[in-house]
Amino acid sequence: MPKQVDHEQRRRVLSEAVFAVISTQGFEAVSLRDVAEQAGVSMGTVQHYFPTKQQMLSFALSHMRERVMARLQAAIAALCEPTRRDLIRAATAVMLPVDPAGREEACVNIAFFSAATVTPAYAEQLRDGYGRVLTVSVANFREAARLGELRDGIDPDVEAPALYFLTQGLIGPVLVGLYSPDQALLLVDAQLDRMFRPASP
Amino acid sequence: MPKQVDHEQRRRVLSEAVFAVISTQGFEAVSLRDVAEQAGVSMGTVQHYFPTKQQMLSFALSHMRERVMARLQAAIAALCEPTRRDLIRAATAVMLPVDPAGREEACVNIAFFSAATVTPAYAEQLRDGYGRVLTVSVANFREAARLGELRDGIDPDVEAPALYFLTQGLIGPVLVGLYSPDQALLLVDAQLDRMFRPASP
DNA sequence: ATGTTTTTAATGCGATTGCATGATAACGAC
DNA sequence: GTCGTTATCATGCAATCGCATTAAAAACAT
Repeated sequence: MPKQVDHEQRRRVLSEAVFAVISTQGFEAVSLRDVAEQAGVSMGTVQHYFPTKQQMLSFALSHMRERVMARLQAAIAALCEPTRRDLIRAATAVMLPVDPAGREEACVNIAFFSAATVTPAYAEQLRDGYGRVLTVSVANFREAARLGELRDGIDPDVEAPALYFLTQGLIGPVLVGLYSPDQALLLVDAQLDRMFRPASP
Repeated sequence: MPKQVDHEQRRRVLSEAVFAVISTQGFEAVSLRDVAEQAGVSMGTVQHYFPTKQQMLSFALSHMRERVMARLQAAIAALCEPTRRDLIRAATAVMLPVDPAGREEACVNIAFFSAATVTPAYAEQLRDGYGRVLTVSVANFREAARLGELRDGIDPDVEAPALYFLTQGLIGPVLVGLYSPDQALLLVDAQLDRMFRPASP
């Protein structure tokens, strides 16, 4: 057997190059040559792992979801004895562009959201990914309600989507500098204060 | 004197063609040829009114803001004896992709938001435009508070941005079909119910 | 009607694109 | 070592891009 290479791993590395190009030069500037240069390989190598540009971008989008999920799990793992509120706040902070990694992911995500309006394949991937996150978020809120951590009159099935979409809506303004990351987190915390009972002493 | 044409009017018409191309073929597919064909003119005509593609897109972005504002004013004018809540809800509904016009505007806006992450000129235009809308929204909420239409404990300076960014966050999911326009409006109404006192009989 | 200027159209050009092809280098089974 | 397979690379090609150039058409002052 010939030289053996982990194809999936290679594709992930190339996807990272795609992210770098998108976040620094824009989605429309993504070319096989740029990606190859960014990854430090030849264009032929990119073609070897991705038969078409479309497949490359589609893989990159799915890899992006995995990357965000990994960062989320890492953030959660860093918490010690987290409350439901801590978990929800951590998940929110991960989605906001508060650090370079988050900013890169936000740039890439918004680019694919834009492309999804005319590319059904992207739309399906995004629906699936964000639908999953939303489901988890609702489950988290319901668990918080079951544990009695929510204030009276707070409906998990309403507030979970509300907080989630509020977070999504903050991403764009933070990216273009209309809102600072701190302002965004302040707004999120204000919402959490409204939904959760004060911590018992 | 020679043939006289309203340049601004002409640029607006071409901008509409730009919108059509963006919303049907995507931002990256925008070329001078496509825009010309969509507008039913030759490529030379497009070049005559827009020396460069960059200027064309920049003008289109500023025209988009005017178009949204016009649609907002029309929606408000259609209301008879509107309350503050009616005004705020109308403004929200205009920004959501609930009809073809709204959807086209949302597609174009998200495309420019994506492009703005690597094109400071776009970012500045968007900051300016969305900052203005946000200011008006806050003013509306403050007026509602002054009139005693808000529930106790509702802070206009917190809830106005919250509702605004919630709306922004709903646009993407509605565009890709994760949320239906009706669901989005339901979520908005739930928030308004939370903020505003019930209508007095 | 004529001349002048704006508007519209048509075409060309260098650069870049995605993709196909063929050559080279590297690695594992024998 | 030899061979066969694979990974990597370099190059070529048709198509398309933004932009420049040039010519025809149209509309008003005279």
